[in-house]
Amino acid sequence: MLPPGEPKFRRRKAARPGEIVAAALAVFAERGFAAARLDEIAARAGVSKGALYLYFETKEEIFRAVVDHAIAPNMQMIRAMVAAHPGPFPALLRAVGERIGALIETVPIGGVVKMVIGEARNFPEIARVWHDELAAQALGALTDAVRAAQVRGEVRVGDPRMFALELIAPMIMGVIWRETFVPVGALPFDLSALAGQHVETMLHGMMATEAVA
Amino acid sequence: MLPPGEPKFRRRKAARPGEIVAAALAVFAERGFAAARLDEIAARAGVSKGALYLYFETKEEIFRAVVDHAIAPNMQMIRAMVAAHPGPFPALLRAVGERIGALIETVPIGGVVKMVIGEARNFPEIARVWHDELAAQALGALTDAVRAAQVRGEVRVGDPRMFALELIAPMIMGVIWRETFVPVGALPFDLSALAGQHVETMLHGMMATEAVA
DNA sequence: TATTAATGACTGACCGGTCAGTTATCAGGA
DNA sequence: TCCTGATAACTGACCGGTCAGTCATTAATA
Repeated sequence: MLPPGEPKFRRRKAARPGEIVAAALAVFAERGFAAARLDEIAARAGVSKGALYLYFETKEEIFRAVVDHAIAPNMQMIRAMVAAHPGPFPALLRAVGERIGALIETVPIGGVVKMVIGEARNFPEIARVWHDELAAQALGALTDAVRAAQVRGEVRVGDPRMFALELIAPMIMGVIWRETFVPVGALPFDLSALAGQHVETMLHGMMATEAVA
Repeated sequence: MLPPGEPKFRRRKAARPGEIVAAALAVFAERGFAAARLDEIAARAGVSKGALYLYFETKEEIFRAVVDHAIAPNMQMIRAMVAAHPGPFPALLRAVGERIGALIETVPIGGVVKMVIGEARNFPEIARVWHDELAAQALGALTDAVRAAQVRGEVRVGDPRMFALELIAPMIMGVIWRETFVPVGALPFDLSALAGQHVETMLHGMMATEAVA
């Protein structure tokens, strides 16, 4: 009864956590926290359900790991972009817009956004981490950039934090639209084009002079 | 053994469905579909769990009723606003902005938005209804208004559907921010002020001339 | 051979949905 | 006005399926 071919599993302690988190991201993003089945996560990660508990204590801890995992690289990217452009505001905005447009077309950020929005009440600690370490920082960085541009006289008067929200909101809404309505037949948006058009619209709308080009 | 005081329940067939839907809205908004308990909905509606099944077949049907209930008045409002302003674009935009700003400050629309986003994959029919009867229509109405203004030469060139998304996205994001992050300590936005500032920003950004005032 | 990664059948709690029984309400008769 | 059935709105204990989490056992590897 011993098939001499492939062994029925391999011992790969180092690789498992990453594979489990990746599988969990996909399942949580598709189903939400409560409707996600540990059996499905395990199956997609190529392990049994029991193996999950060698690396994580509870379902909630897996969820937390997924959220944490999704934060780090994004925060790094945002910091790098803002730091790379102390110069004139239009240049910063166009660079950020282009980068984000390309990013959201490829990275599965949408699933995580949905997850955090949908489960925020049930897991306030997760909402807090996501806010403190990503949302508030990204919004803060953009707010600072806007405020600096206002001081330089480039950007007209107005609440800089609201300007920051106005800048990023359509991109996030575009992602939410894609995740929520496109699967049921909605006309999709070209998110890169949306990012480009919105940056130009906002530049015309925010700049003190018409020296936008 | 018969206490002569208050009866332990009353027969109020006409009022029950509305009360159940209102209670369900609150619980679904707080917990999401899966984590919402029928016992809690029943308790908040002031009935027993069994009574729910006198008026609804399943939990999902209650969910559907909540979503349907939230759609009708909003759609009516949007239609009325766009119909009331065939005239110059800035006037329409300011009217819509003011109305929406006031509305989202008061109406519990946020919970429903979170619900739909969070449960779209698990209940595609609900996402479809929400899209077909609200999101697509609202976006379409705004798109038509933008396109008409472009034809009149008021609004610069650009994808009108993207302009429409750019217009409404910050308001929706403001609501999501309030529902998701403010409960864990985030700095809130003044949504009316946000609506006002965004309308002015977008007018400056979209209009062909600087004849905004 | 010793060690431990990995399995998967199992358990127990939880919750959507049911239904036999209870009680408010009211029409009609005295 | 007070009783008295008839009706159906309402209750809440219960059932059965589902699924997160456990653990005795098996198998890969050093």
